Amino acid sequence: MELDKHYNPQLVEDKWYSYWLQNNLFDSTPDEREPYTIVIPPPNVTGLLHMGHMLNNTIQDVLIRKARMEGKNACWVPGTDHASIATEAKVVKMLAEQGIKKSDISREEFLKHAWHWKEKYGGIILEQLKKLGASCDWKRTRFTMEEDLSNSVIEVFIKLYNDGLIYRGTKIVNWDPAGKTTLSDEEVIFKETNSNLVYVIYPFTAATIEATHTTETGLTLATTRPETMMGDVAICVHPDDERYKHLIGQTVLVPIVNREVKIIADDYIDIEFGTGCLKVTPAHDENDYNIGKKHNLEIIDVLTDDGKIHERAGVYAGMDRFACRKQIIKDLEAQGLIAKIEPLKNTVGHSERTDAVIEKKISTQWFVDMQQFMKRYPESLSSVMNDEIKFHPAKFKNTYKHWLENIKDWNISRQLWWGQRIPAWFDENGKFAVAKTEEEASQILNATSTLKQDEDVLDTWFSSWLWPMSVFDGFKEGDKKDYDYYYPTNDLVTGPDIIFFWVARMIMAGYCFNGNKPFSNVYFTGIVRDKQRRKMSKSLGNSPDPLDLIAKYGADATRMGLLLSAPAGNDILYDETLIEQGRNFTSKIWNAYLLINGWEVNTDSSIEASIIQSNQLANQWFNSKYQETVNTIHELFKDYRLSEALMATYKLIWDDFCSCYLEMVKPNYGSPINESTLAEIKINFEKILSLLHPFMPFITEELYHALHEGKPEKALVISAFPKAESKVIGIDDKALTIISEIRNIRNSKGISPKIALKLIIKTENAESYKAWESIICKMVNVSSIHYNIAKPLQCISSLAGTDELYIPYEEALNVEEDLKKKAEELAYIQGFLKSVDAKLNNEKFVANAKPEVIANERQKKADAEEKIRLLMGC
RNA sequence: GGGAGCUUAGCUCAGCUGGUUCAGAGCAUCUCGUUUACACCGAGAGGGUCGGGGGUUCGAAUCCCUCAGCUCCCA
Repeated sequence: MELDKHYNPQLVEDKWYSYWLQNNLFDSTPDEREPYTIVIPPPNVTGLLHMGHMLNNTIQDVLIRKARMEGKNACWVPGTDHASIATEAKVVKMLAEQGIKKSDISREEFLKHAWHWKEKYGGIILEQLKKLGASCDWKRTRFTMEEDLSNSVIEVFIKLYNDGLIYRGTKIVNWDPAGKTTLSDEEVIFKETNSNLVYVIYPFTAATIEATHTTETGLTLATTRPETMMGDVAICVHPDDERYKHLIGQTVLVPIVNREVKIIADDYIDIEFGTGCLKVTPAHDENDYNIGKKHNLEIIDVLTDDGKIHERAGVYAGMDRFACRKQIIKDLEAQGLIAKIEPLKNTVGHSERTDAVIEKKISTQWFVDMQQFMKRYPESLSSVMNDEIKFHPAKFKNTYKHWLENIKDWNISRQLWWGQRIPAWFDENGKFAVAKTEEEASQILNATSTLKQDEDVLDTWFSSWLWPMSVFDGFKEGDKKDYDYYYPTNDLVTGPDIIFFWVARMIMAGYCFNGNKPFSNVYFTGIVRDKQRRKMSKSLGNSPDPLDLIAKYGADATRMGLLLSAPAGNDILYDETLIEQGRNFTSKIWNAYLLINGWEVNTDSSIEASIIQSNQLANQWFNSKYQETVNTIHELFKDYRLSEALMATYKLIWDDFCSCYLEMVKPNYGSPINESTLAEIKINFEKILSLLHPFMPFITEELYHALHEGKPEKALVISAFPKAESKVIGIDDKALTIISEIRNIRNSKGISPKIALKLIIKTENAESYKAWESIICKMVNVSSIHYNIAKPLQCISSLAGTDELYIPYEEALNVEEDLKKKAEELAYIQGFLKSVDAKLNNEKFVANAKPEVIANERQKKADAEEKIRLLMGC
């Protein structure tokens, strides 16, 4: 088969990807084999492929390809997530660009636009995944908002409601003024912010001054949020605070609005913070809300849904909350009511999706009662703690446990249109029923007039938590063959940033709706960062486009570059040189093939028997190395140490296969290779390709076909992955140390590789060298080997283990340097011997150490003494 | 403020329940090398008192305490 001089990934990759698809090699249907299932973490329909996806999906592809080659029924289900808030924001923006306001169109019209948008852009990321070689069963592609999956969501909602696990309640929730929706606690990201702590004076009322005979003008309190003061309904102090005890029950005026409010006492107050006085604004702070409830205070919500001052406030109506903060400080200053302003570092909640500063807001929403849920499904936690579901790395078990033990109710309603609409129906009096259809709800309510469905949709995670079940139609009536076969899935690969959002909730859903875990292993990838450890981000412009990298280096190289730097759970510092390393590796393998492909072949009978014999030895040697490595690789895979498994494969191929094995069997220039040796080489080549295939699917498939003259029995993608063997046949390769020793001598003495050397070995054990003679001669240009003959006068001497090497050499040698080196070596070994002796002479060591440790020390002592004897004798 | 984790070669990381010359790997660096598959290459070399201090032990990168620095999660 003719091949290009240089490896061209583009041609090869597109060719084989289409081949795999055309032959349906990624498809899976239930059969009698053991299933191996991965569901993709569905990327947002708004997303474009970034480095994080690259890494994540490469890992999944490695796992699924290996499983497929191991004869399992491998099924990798792809799909996308409707990403309620992100998508709605995109669509709103697109409509705005067309001059359409969301508020001017109906829900149905909006959804039409949204679906249109999804059809157009929603599949891009999946197409991009194909470029990287993702071996998904594309026929199974699902979408969290398609009909069947939406039905599952509705059904689950109704079930949980009927089981008393979902309730409708009024409480303080997180409000995203940009997305104009509530968010769950998990969607709020706390960021450290430089704020101002403003000390505002609230003047005493005349009555208070009279009652207390105070000489002060008012009460000073500290706040970071002066713009909410129009919603103040009380001032709170600690009941034990001596400074204010006499003022409890008195009143002050809220500046600007001049509302009279009471001074109350509550031991919630932190006496140390600010002045020890708190302005109580129940509509805008959770703690204030609790105080308000306790003391029966009014609630004045002074903000609009988009974060502006509400008319209700009386002043500043329509002004943005942050502009108002500045203005109100100015106005208070003008009135002499600002005591001072201090800088303060505090943490402020931001929306995970829109990055807007979150407002706390009192609101009626739908919640999942998590306390109850955990009581009924304690496996959600125990399964992870007892490793029924294994986390890789295990350190995330702690995080998981802590979150579940402190879990709060899950706000699942969103004031959006893009998503599954909550199946709750209201009559005119506000009574509601939860049901699939208006009819059913009507029956439950005994309604006489038409009902109105809840306007809100459900949190996207309320659909993605069903993903491992819903993609197999686990909630659909009828055929459950897929569900029964593929669920529970095997591995989940995802980022630790969504451990609560998604991983935890899938586990909960698994136990709740199926009674079984959703997966057995969770592999947490790191975050892809740049060399300065900054996160990859659009705004920093430090993220390369993965498709550019694939175009430049090839998908195989890009996959390898990412994997090499990605031990499980560690952040990966992206560095283009790693991808270059991947590219160099593809090139190396390509050239290895070119080499063997270029050889002329002759029958065995026409080749010298000694050459054939040493080729057989080389073959045995390689196979021994190979099997050892295969075993290691299986161990590494078991522990999900993929980067190490790849490195082991890399070294096997580059060092053992290319640098050693091929050099051992390589015929002299211009000479042919014998048939049987070439056949063995090809078999070995095939083995390393199989081993490498999960990591580098394209070049391996290409060369596999090349090895089989384009007609393999079946494609590599579905061939067998090398198996671990309990017995590895060891080969005595002590002779190979001579090779590195002679190379060393040539290097240090500046002897060209072209000058043939004679070699004398002084050994009691010549047999272990004899079989390797022609390999040694070939690899380091030695013309003859003799055993145990007299040491020549002019010679270079050296040690290989405890055997002595003499190389007759007439040229002037740097004797001084030589002696120095020997002296250094001698000093080192003497030092070493001393430390060994110290151990052996230590009675406590001999008394306490394990026998094998002591035996080992004795052996070390004997070896060292022998070496010293030899070095002194030289 | 609470919790978890990390600190080993210039960089990124391995080193499991303390004991094989155990201080390692890859990359980077340096030296030498090219008509003989590959310079996207070959052969070789240098480089770390395992964050600081203390302790347990015959023996500590490994176990304990403490200090410093970094990261993440939660409030």
